[in-house]
Amino acid sequence: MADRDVIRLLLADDHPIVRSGLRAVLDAEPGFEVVGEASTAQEAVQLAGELAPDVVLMDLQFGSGSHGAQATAAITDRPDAPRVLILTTYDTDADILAAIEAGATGYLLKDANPEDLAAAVRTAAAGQSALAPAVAQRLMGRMRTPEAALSRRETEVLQLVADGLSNQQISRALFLSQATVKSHLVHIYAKLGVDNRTAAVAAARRQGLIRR
Amino acid sequence: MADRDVIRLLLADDHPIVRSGLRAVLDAEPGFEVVGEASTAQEAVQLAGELAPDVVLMDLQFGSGSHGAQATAAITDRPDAPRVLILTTYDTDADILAAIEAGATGYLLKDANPEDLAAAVRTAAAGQSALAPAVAQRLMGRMRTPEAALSRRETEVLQLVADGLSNQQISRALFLSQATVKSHLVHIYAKLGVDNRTAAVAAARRQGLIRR
DNA sequence: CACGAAGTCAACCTTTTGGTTGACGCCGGG
DNA sequence: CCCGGCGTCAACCAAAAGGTTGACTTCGTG
Repeated sequence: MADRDVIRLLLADDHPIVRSGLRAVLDAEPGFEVVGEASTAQEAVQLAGELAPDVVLMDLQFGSGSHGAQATAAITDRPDAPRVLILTTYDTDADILAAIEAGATGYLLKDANPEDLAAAVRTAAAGQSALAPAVAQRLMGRMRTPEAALSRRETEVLQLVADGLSNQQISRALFLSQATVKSHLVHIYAKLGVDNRTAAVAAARRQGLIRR
Repeated sequence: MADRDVIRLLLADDHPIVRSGLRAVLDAEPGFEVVGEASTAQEAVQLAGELAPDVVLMDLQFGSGSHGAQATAAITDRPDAPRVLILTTYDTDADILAAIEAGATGYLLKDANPEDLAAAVRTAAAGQSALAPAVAQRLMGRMRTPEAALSRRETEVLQLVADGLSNQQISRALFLSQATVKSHLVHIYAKLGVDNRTAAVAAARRQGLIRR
């Protein structure tokens, strides 16, 4: 798909100002053509099919909760799909992993300068992965210390803790005994290197292990 | 300061892409002239003095922690200061109040479309306040139910709770006795209608009373 | 100036959480 | 097939947090 002389781009971001900025930056770059803009995740999926761009520049958080990661999965799921390059302000582990699992070719942060952005788009168009240094570092760290990964059930419990529920409320919500909830919590504390629930929530939030 | 035929603008945002977008959107609008760009809060204060713009478009969160609110205060502190229009993605109560206290003339969210943005700049240049609907709503809500308003000290304590500190750690961090910390917490719980610290953090986060 | 809100602290008691040990069944990979 | 991780639960004790009462100071506003 990089056989053409021009790289065709689709911009997907809910902020009009950011779309204008991307268009201004990328149109100034030779060899790029912005063929469309999407302001919602749904629109991005639709336009990716209709316009057949080479690269989709995708924001992760579209206002009001819809997720760029799901849109990414929908786009990359099809045969002959465009490359998806994530462009977002957040760099939590959960976001990065979700995007990569969804089939994203690269992951950039919005503080990237125009040159880096253009270079990443070219890299992505050629089918190679493009990661911002901070993102690459996070991934390396994750590889090095995989013990921070919580199990499914643990994440479930911790999310309820973050929502402000007591152990008793959690036990009722998940049909468990309080003993089991406490057991999960002890494991969570050990994995996160903390010793109380609020610190666990703070740490998990920092590392992007739970929904913010 | 709106005596001239052209409104002179200074853009302050750490994201090159956003600056490009703002420049593209505002240059297209008649009667606007972008006279400078700042990528840090310090630079914004400096350029606001040197360039004497009519309006400064200011992001609140510059990467690595420096605060746009402080820069706003520094800018509006001088005689014959430009109007400062906050342009940010966040809309927590704490942010909004801090910005307004710092002397900001308006508060916009980055999902604003170009027309709204241009209108807000004109309003600000004329010296009138310009608030995004969501922001105005928050302020109104704050007026209507002031009982949910935490005092400065309470907010400070709650932020440390959200960071995962125990009462003892908080007492040391703020040079208080644990009794005082507990006293603050009791008041916080009452105001937020909860009965434990994690629920308080969750509620405060929902209501935008603390930094996320 | 008087009042209330905010901030500080103490003492006391109850409830919740944290920490440990041990146990049982299930499942998947070596 | 056996071991380890996961998920479940119990009992127990120690520590932290929650709740109440009361008291003192400061500070801004009416």
